[in-house]
Amino acid sequence: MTTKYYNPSITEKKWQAIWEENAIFKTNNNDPRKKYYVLEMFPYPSGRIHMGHVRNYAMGDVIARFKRAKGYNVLHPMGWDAFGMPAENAAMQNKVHPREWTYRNIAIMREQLKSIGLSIDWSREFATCDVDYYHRQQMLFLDMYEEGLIIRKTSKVNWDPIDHTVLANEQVVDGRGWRSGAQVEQRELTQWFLRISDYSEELLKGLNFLEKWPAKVRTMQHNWIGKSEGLIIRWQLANKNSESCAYIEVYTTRPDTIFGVSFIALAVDHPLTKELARADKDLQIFIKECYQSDTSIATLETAEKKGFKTELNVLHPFDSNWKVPVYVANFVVMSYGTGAVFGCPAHDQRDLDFANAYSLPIRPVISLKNNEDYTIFSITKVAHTKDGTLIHSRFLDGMTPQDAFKEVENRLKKNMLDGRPQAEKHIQFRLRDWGISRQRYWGCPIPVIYCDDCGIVLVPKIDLPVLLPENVNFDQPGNPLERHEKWKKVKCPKCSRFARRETDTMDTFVDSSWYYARFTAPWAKEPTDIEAVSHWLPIDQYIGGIEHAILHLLYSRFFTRVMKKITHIHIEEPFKGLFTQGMVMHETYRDGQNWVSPSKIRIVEKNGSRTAMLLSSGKPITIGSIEKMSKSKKNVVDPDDILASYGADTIRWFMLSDSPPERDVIWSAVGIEGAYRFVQRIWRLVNVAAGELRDIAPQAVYSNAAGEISRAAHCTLKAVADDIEKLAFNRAIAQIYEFVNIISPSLQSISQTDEGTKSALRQALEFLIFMIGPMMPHLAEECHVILGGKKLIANSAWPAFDTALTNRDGITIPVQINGKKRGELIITSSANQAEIGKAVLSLDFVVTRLNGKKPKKIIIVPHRIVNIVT
RNA sequence: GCAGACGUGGCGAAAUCGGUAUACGCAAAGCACUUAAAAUGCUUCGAUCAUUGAUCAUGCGGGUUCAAGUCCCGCCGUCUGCACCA
Repeated sequence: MTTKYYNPSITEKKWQAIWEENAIFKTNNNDPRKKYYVLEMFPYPSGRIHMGHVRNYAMGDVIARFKRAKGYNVLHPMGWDAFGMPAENAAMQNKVHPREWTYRNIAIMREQLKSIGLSIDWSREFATCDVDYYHRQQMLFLDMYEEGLIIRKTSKVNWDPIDHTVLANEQVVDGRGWRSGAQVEQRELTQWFLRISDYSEELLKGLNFLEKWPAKVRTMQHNWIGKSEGLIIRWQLANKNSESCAYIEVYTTRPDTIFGVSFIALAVDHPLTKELARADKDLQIFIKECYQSDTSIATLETAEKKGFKTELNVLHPFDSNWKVPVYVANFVVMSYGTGAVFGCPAHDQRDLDFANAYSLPIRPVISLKNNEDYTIFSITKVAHTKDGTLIHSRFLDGMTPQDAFKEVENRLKKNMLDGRPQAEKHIQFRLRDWGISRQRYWGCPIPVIYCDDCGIVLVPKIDLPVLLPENVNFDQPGNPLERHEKWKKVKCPKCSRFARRETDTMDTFVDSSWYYARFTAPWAKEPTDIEAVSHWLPIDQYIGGIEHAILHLLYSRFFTRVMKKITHIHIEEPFKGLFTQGMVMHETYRDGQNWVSPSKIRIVEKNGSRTAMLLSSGKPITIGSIEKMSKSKKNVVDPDDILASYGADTIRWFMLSDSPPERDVIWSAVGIEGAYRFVQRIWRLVNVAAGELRDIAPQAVYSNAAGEISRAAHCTLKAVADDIEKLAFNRAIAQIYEFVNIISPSLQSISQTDEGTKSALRQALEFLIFMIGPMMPHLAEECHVILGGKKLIANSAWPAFDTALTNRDGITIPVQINGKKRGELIITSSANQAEIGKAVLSLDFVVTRLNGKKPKKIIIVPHRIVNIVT
C-alpha cells in the first residue's frame, strides 16, 4: 500500500498487455464447450470512436466476459463497415484517397477500442473494403444471380443533376440535393435489384418466432412489410379508345364502397397514361410537372392533389349505364398495387381532397352514426372512415363492410371480362425490391460486363475479384469509375470482343448483411465455411442502435434466407437475441446563434439554479435542451479525454449504471465523477483489508455478523448474475452498491474483527471481484492480485453460490390491516398458513388495532404478505 | 393520419406473478476529521400536519380486487417509427 490512489492509466495498460500476451480472448472453433456468439453492430470508420460506440461495446463486453466466466466458448469479434460516401467526400475535400482515409481511421479507432479493454478476438478482424471480403461478396452475387434472386429493372429515383448521382429520399431536403443544393429530378434508371419482395410473406411470418427481439422492432418490421388484403377489380372502358387494353385494373381494400365511386385515377407513369400522352400535348405537360417534384416526405405532406381529366370513361361493374371518369393523378403510386385506384370521396380522405378540388360527386355508402346530412363532407372536408352499415348501395344495403366485401367478390369473380374474371383476391405488400446499384466509387464492384453482342455477361468466378482501380481522381462530381476508360474497357468473357464493365457499386447495406457469418471463419476461401457457420450461427445476442430496426436488420434476415438457398448458411434467422440500446445524450450550450462545446464552459450551481459561462472570458452561455450527442450541436464528449482522466473502467461503469440500457443515457460530468469515486472506493476497501485477509481461507460462516456477510455475498452473487443474464446492467450495479454498503463497515474495522468474520469478508471480496469483473475488468484483476490471487479473473470460472445461504430460514413478511401496512411478522420460512395466521393475531399492533373485534377475513400469501380485513 | 411505447422525489431510476412504493446512484443540507480546502467517514432527505404518530402521494377521472405504479375503461401529455400504400 504505497500509493493512496488507484491509477487507471498505468494499471489498465498493464492488464490489456497481459490479456493479449496470453491470448485470452482468442476463440477456437473446435473448442468442445457450449458456444455463445455475442456481437455488437460493427462501426463505420468515421475517424474516432464516440460515446455511442463506448456504450454499445461496453454492453456487449459485459455479456461476453460473463458468459466466458460461466463456461461458454464465446465468440466476440470486431470489424469495420468500411465502404461508403464519407470516404469519397473526404477524398473530394482533402485530396486523400478513400482507401487511405479509411484504413487510417480504422487504425486510430482500433487503438481506441483496445484502450477500453474489450474482450475481443482481434485475430478475426476484417473491413468490408478488404479485397478478401468484397471478393467473397462478388461470389455471392454470382450465386444469387444464378438462382434468379437478382434482377435488372427500371425504377424512379431522385437524381441530383450537379453531383450526377442518385439520392436516397433522406438526402433530399426541400426538393434539393443535400450536398449540391440542386433541384432534384425524377429519373427512370435501370438498376440491379435483390428480390426481397419474393420473401415478404416469409419475412413477416418469421417475426413471430423472434421471441428474444424487442416487440417494438418486430412491429416496425411488420408495418414496413405492410401486408394488406383486397381485390383487383377490372373496370371496362366505355369506349374502345385504347389500343392495348379493354379495361383498367384497380387494387382496393374497400370493394364494399364500390357504389361510392366517383372517379378512377391512374399513376403518372401508368402504361395507359403513357399511351394517352402520345396523342395529348396537355397531358405531356402535366406529366412533366409531376416529375419535377421530388418524393421526399416534406414535399409529399404538403403536396396538393393534382389531376388531369382524360377522355376515358369506364363502366361501373354493377351498372353498365353508369360511366365513371378517368383521371391521371399525382398521388397515385405506380409501384403499389396496380398503379390505379378507384376514388370513393365519402370514405377516404385523399379521395375527398381530390373530389373537392375537381368538384366530383361525393356519395356516402356507409352510414354515419347520428347524422344523415351528407353535405357535411364538402363543408368539414373530413372523410368518414369508421365502420357502419352499407347504404345507397343497392343489393349491399344493410350489410357490414366485411360482408359487402365478400358479396362484391363473389359476384364479380363470376363475371368474365376479356376472358378473365372481373375481380380477384389479391395480397399486396408494401415492401419493394431492394435496389442495390450506387453510382459511387467506394463500394463493392458489381461483377457484370456489358457486351454489345452478348448482352449482360457475368464475370466468371475464376476472374474474380473485380478490383477497384487505384488511380482515380475526385476533382469532378459523379462516379470516377464511370470516366475511368481503361478500367471500364474489358474483354467479353463470352465472345472476347471489347465490352465494358458495370460501373455501379453495391449499396453498403449489402456489405453489412452477411459480415456476422464471415466472422465465424474469416479465413475461408468460399464466402463462408459451412462447418464454422453451422457451429456459431445464429448469433445469441446482437446489440446495436434502434436506428437499424428496419433496414439493416431486415436486409440481414433476407440475406440469411438467400444464403441458405445458395447453400452458404444452414439457417433462416441470423439473430436469435436482439437488443437495441438507447442513445447517449448531452445538454446543449449556445452563445447566441453558435453552439458551444461542453469542454469550453463551466457550470455554476447556486441556490438551486444552474448557469453556464465561457471558461475563457466568463461570458454567460445559454443552457439548452438535452439532445443526442452530435458534432453539429457540439454537445459531444470525446471518449479519449475521459479515458485519459478517469480510465476505461470508470467510463464503462458510468455507461452501464443509472439508465436502463434500452433507454437514453444523459452524459454528465458529475455522473462520471460518481463512477470514478466508486472505483477508488473499491480499491481503497480492498487495500485496507488486504493485509489482514491475504492469508485467510475464504469460507462461508453461519453465525452472527459473519453469517450476515456471507448471506449477503451469496444473495448478491446470484442476483447480479440474474440481472446480467437479463441485460439489466443498471440493476446489477445497484445490487453491487448495496452489497458494498453492507460489507464496508466491517472492512474498515477489520483489525478488530474475529477470524470468522475475516473469513466471510475474504469470500465476500472475492465474490465482489467477480461481480465487478464484467463491467470493470481491469480493477477486478488488480484487486484480485492485491488479495494474493494468482489466476486471471478474465480466465476464471464464476463462483457458485450456496443455496443454503440464499434461502433464509427466518423471513420477514409485511402485515397489512385493510390493505395498509401496519407492521411486520418474523417467522420461519417453513411456517404454514395456519401457523402464520396464529402468529399474526398475537402481534401487539394487531391486537391493539383489532381491539377485541374478530377479523372478517385473513389473507395469507406465504413468503409475501398478510392482510387482515376487518 | 396510422402504428407503437412511455408518464413514479429536485434529477437518473427500482419495485419478478397484482402483495412493504420511492431500493441504488446523483444533487442538496448538517456533523466529524483538518489551520483551511479538497478527499474521506457518519447523519438527514416524497408532501402536509404533528408529541408518539397520522393523513395524502406513482399524469388526470372512473372501475375491478382483501390488496393497483402494475389489470380494465375514458381523458391529458411526451417520445419513437411509418406515411399520397388505395
